[in-house]
Formats: sequence, structure tokens, C-alpha cells
Amino acid sequence: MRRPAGGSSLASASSRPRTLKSVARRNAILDAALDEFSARGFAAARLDDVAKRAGVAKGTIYLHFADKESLFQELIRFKMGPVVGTLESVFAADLPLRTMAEQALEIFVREVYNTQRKQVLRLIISEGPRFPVLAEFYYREVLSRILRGVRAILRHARERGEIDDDAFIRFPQLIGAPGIIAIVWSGLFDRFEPLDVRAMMQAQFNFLFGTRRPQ
Amino acid sequence: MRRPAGGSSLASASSRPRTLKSVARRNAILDAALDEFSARGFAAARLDDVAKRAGVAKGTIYLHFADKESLFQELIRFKMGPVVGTLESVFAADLPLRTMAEQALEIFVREVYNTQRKQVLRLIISEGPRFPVLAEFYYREVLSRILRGVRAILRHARERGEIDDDAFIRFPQLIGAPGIIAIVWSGLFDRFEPLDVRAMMQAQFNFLFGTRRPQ
Amino acid sequence: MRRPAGGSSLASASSRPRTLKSVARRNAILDAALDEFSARGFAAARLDDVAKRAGVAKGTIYLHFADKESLFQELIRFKMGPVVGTLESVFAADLPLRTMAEQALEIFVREVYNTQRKQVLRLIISEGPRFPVLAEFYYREVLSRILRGVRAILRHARERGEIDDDAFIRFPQLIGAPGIIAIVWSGLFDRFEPLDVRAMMQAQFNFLFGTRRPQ
Amino acid sequence: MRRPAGGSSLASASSRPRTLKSVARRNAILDAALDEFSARGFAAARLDDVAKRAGVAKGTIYLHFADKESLFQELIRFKMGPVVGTLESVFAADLPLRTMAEQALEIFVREVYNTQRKQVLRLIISEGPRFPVLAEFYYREVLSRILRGVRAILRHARERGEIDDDAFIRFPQLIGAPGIIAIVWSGLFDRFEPLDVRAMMQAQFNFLFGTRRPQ
DNA sequence: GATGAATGAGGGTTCATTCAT
DNA sequence: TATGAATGAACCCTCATTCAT
Repeated sequence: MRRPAGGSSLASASSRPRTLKSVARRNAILDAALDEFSARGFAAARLDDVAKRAGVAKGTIYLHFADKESLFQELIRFKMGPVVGTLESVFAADLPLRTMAEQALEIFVREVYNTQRKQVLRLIISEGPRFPVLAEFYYREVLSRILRGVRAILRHARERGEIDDDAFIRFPQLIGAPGIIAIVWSGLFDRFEPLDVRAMMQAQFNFLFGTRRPQ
Repeated sequence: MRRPAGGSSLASASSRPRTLKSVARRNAILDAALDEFSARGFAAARLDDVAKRAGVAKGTIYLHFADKESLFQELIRFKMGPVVGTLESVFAADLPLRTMAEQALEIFVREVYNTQRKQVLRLIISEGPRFPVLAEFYYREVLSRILRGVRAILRHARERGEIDDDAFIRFPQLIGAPGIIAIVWSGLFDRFEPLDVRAMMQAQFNFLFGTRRPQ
Repeated sequence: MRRPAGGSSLASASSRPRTLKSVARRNAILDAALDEFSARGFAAARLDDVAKRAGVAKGTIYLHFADKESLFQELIRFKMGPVVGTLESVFAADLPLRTMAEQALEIFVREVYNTQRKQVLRLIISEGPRFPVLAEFYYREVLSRILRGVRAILRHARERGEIDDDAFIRFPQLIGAPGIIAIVWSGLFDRFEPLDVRAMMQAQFNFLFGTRRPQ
Repeated sequence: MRRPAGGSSLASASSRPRTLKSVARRNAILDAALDEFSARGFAAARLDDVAKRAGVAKGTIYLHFADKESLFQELIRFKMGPVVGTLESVFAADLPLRTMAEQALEIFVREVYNTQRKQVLRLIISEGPRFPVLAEFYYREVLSRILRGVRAILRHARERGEIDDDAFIRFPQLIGAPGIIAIVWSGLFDRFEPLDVRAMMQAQFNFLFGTRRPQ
């Protein structure tokens, strides 16, 4: 369930730990923090538990992060940063709309939904309103880029006659909506009624782009 | 000496308080609690602030609610309970699908989105994962009923030939998705890029049910 | 050894506790704080110990004082404030220089040296350099007034021909010097060689004003 | 593996360190420590800052001193030790009282007041009460010697008929008092009202020994 | 020797909860 | 009922001290 969180850390800031051990420790702390923050929320999470889970002493956290809030913010940045690069490359391709949607779905499921990043997104959703800097980071570095890319693709598709509706362009959120809904749902209701993300996204795509061979 | 401040777990029901003043006080506390919990999250909210905002003493809160968590849970129940009844009546009607969707949209915007209930939903989304009882309450008392109602309507509509797809029935969440997305979005990104709920829901309806006179 | 610290609290600021109990508690905390701060210094003193000594819970301290530093500053103000008034009245009288000196000596010994105020002065001397606000308070509210009063008296005495030297007026500190020295000495060396404040002050007065019947 | 960083409690003596570098380092640490202890007090000073200021690693301090308190005590000893010798030589001379006083004044101003030693004395005054060993060291190694010397001189002077008062002999502290007062004053009130040590000491000498050519 | 990352006990502060009035 | 002073457990953060390199 833990992933050593390699990743290029495009957006991560501050902190320049030299040794390998130091990096490993930092990552262990970040992973532990993600677990604890996810399980209890930012305010209720205890750095004591983060330390315990990371296998370090409490003070060690402060060698890597200025305080609890910094840890939280850097956590989000660190785990989210790498996505950006990946996304840009998807948008670069020039394929039929539906194909791209399928690809995006796969990327989302593989890189986000079945990943720590699901927790990260949940944290952004939960805590974002109390951390404007964080919400802004996510909007600027991730979301707005995705939206821009999607809109470009959609405009392209319309020029090619693949779609005739401009609702897409006004509300590209609708494309990702099922993904977000699934993330929210899974945290709340999965034990009552599990939800098949992939299938729901497919269904939405069918509505949006018309029925195709799904997969 | 203390009154455990029942609340039978059944939806709303202002747990039989004696005087009128008492009811008013209780409501004031609930309103204040909603504001504070929304602004700071459950864990970070201070009962001191709730009391101040409600214009009562801190101890008074404990005359109406067993503890902070009870206050939170009863808050959700109290603010969400009434919705249920309203919804049932909508489902009862037997109108064309699109018409019903339009009605549901209006109800959602009027009764939820432009209301305290938006905050309540946000709280459920944010804090629900840490309050299984609450998630269960919401699922059982609200969500599952809505889904059941929607599914019934959809099945009806299919029988009437209004729709031929069973994706609806498998994923009725897609109908409400834009509403949830808008609630999440508004808490995070409205200052960067506001979102027109109504229009986005319309757009989604167009995709789902085909284009109609939107209003 | 403790003195309930009545006193009019001329300079004391903030905090308006209503009840008698509240005032008593506040005073108990101030007394305990004086003891602890005196024994260990500001930085090393533990509020835990202050609370214990005052017979209250740790949190209670924060009902009366914003934080450790406030407690410290208000302590100094509270214990020093009352002196001011007393002093003014001494200066008001119009007596022979030596007589006034004798009176000042008595007041100093009675009101300061054999009092909590000795500890307070020691704290001002020890911690003042790190608490400029405090040093300023003491200078403005106490010291400068004393110096002003003394200088006025001396000028008067010179006009009367009681003294012909202006060294007094330039360095009125010399009059109080033995008192301060005694306070410093007693904290450091009393166990090796005790010092008789009264006698030393008398000796200094003899040097300054010429030998007289010392009382 | 560690060297307990002796320091035999005898005054100064840079506890026989091997290399020249080592001595320099030790001195750098002592200087840095003096600065930090003076600025923040013993308890609040951070060894981290001492190390930074001394240009060494934190651990290095522990190669030279057993712990924070040892560093502090050795600091006082090291900076105060040398004074002793100097003083003895002054007392050895056999000059008129006033002349000796003038000389002592000069030595005090040159060797103490315009020196790091002023800070050291301030530290003794501030922290001495919490460090009995230190107060004892200072009393035994410095103060009692000075007092003994002064008393000897005074007795001598009386035999010569230079003075007829025994107040001096009972309270030789009065001779040094203005120096101590000036040190205390300068740390607290110099920004409000600076004090001319030399002049104040002269004034006191005039009172004590009668007016003479002040240089 | 020298370093500085790591440790973890300690202490200031907060705040849910209690209870005397 | 209502109050709000009092409580004390809990938690973030600091920093003296250790120790592997």
C-alpha cells in the first residue's frame, strides 16, 4: 500500500537533503504523513503518529519540515508535482477524442485512483478550503493545465467535426467529474455500495462522446 | 442532572425540548456550529467559538448535546433530515424524464446549493470518512433513497421507451455528479474561476437525456 | 514568606476578574510565579510548577495571563506599582536631608528589602536586559520618579546650604547604590559573608552627608 | 572516546588541549558562548547558536566541554581568572589611598568595564544565584581576594592616619559599588539615560576619601 | 578530531469537558 | 436552566545530547 515515492518531484520546493538516507527518511515521513492526514484529517493527525509510522523520532520531522502545515503542503506538492509532466505529454498527442479519453481514463485509474494520489486528491478536497495556498497550487499547477489541455483538444476535435457541442468547452469538468465523484464516493460509501470507477467513467464518456467500443 | 441530549438517530426531530427559548437556543447553536465547522473543519473548530457565535455560554452547548461529536452529527442530521421528505414527493410524480430532471435541478439549487445545506454537504464530503456513522446516516437516510427513487423513475422511463440505455440505472450518480462537483469546486477554486452550477447541470442533462429546451 | 499582595496595583494592567475568588487565584499565581521565576529565572521556570505552587491547574494560568511572558511582566508591574505612590509622599515632605535619607532607608528596608520586592528587583536586574519593555516600565514608573524626587530634594538642600556639592545631583544613584549592592550581594554571597544592608547604607550616608546621629 | 573536557576548577588554565587549532576553537567557542549567554541568558541560549557563531559544529562543543553548564562555568572561570593576578599586583604597591583608588578605577574601566568582562560580571550577577558553584568560585577566587586586599590597604592607611573611619573596613563594597551599579545600569537603562562610570566612581571616591585632584 | 543528523524528554499552550454557583 | 471558571490531557515544537560517519 505504501509506495516508496520515487518520482521526479517537479513542483516540490525547499529542503535540500544530501545523503540517500536523508531522502529516504524524508520520503518515509511524507508517506507516513499522507497516511495519518488521510486517516484523521490535518488537524486531528498527530505528528507523534507520523513519526512512529515513519520509524523516526518526532524531532526528525522538524529536520525536514518547518512545521505541521509545511509538512502537509509539501506533501501535497510532492505527491502531485509529478502528475503534471505526465499529463502534458498526453495532451500533446493528436488522436481521436474518444481514444484520448480512453487513454486519460487509464492514466487516471493507474496513476491516481489506484495510487496514493487518490488520498492526496481527497485531502485537497477536504482540507483545500482551509489551505488557500494549497488550493491555489493545485489549481495553478495541475487543474488549470489539465483544463487548458482538454479545452485545446476539444477545440481541435470540433474543428475536425468530431463534436458539435460547445458544452464540453464550457464545462470540461464534466469529463473528469466521474473520477472525482468516485474518489469522494469511495471514501464514504464503498462499504455500502462499491462503485466501479472505470465503468462509470466509460458510461459518462458514452454520454459525452457517443457510444463506442469501450476498450 | 445532565440531560444526555438524545436525538434518536432518526433524521431531524428537534429532540423534544421543553420551552420555546430552548428550541431557539438549540437552533442557534446548530447554526453557529455549522458556520464554525465549515470554516475550520470539525477538529479545528472550537466550541468556545460556537458558543460565542450562538450567543450562549460554553456550558449551554452541553445542555443540548452530549459532546462535540454529537453536536456535529446532530447538526448534519438536523440540517439534512428535511430534504428527504421533499425528495420523496418529487419522485412520486410521474412526468417526462427531462421535466423531472429540470425540477430536481431547481430543487437542488434552491434547497441545497443556495443554502446552508451546501456547507452541510461539504462537511459530509470532508469529514464523512472520519465519521462512519455519519456517512451511514447520509447514505441510508438521504442518498440511498434518492438513488432508489431515481432508479425507479429511470426504469419507468425505459419502459416507456424514453431511454434505451441502462447506464443510467447502473450509474445514477452521473445525474447528480455536476452538483457535487460544483459544491467541491466552489469551495476550492471559485476565486480563480467561478462555475455556473445550473448551466453545468443543464449541460450534463443534455448529454444524458439529449438536448431539450433548457428552461 | 508569602504576602497576599493586596496593594492598589496602580500600574497593573489588563485582566478584569470579577469575583473575590478570582482575584485571590490571580494573586496566588503571581506569588507562585515570583517564587519560581526567582528560583530558576524566567526561561527555566516551568508554568507547571507555578501552577502547582499556586494550587491551580496549569490551564488556569491562561485564564489570567496571555502567556508566560505576560505573566512575568504583569508580575513585575503588579508588585512594583504600589511602591510609586508611597515614594511620592516621601518626597513631598520637607525635612533635613539626613532625616529624609534615614526615612528612605527605613522605607527601603521595610518595603523592599524585607519583602517580595527584593526578589522583584533581582528579577529586574537579571532579566531586564532581555525584556526591554520591562526595563522601560521600571525606569519610567519607578526609577525616573525616584531620581527626579531625589534631585529636587537635593537642589532644595543645596539652596538651604545643607550641601555644597553637585555630585549628588549628577549621581543620585550613589544614594541608593548600597541598597542595590546589598540585593545583588545577598543573592550571591550571603552564605559566605552576610551583609548588613542597614549598616552599609548608614555608612554610605555618613560619607555622603557627613556623620550624624544615625537615629 | 569522549574526553570529559576537564578544567580542574582552578581559575583559568585552558585545560591542556593538544593542537593550536584546538585552543583556537576552544576560545572561539568561549567567545561565542559569552555572546549568546549574555544576549539571551543561560537557559535561553542555544548551543546551536553558540556553535554557529563560533564557526564549529554543534558536536564540537562537546569535545571541549562536558555540557552546557560546564561551558558556562568554564566560560566564567576562563574570562575571570586572569583578573585575579592583575589585582594582587595592585594591592602589593604601597601608595597613598587616593592614588590607589585612581589606579583601581583605571584598571576597572580598562580591564573590566570596556571589556567582555563587563558581560561576564553581568552574567555572574544574573545567573549566579542559580549557580552556587559559580558564585562560590567568583567569591573565592576574585571577590574575597579583592576585599582582603582592599581591607589590608585600608588598615594600612588608617595606621598612617590617612583615614579615621572604620566604615571603609566594614564595607569595602562601597568602594566598588559604583562600578557594579554602572554595570547593572548600563544593561537596563543606558538608552534612557546613559551613565558615566568614571565620573560616578570619581564622585564616590570624593565622598569616601575627600576631594582630591581627580587626575 | 569534527561533523551534523537523529533522538526524545520536556514544556508552553490549547481546548473539550466538568461543575459549583 | 444557564453560566463560565477551572481542569488537565493532549499535542506541537524545541533543543541538549548522542553517535555513526
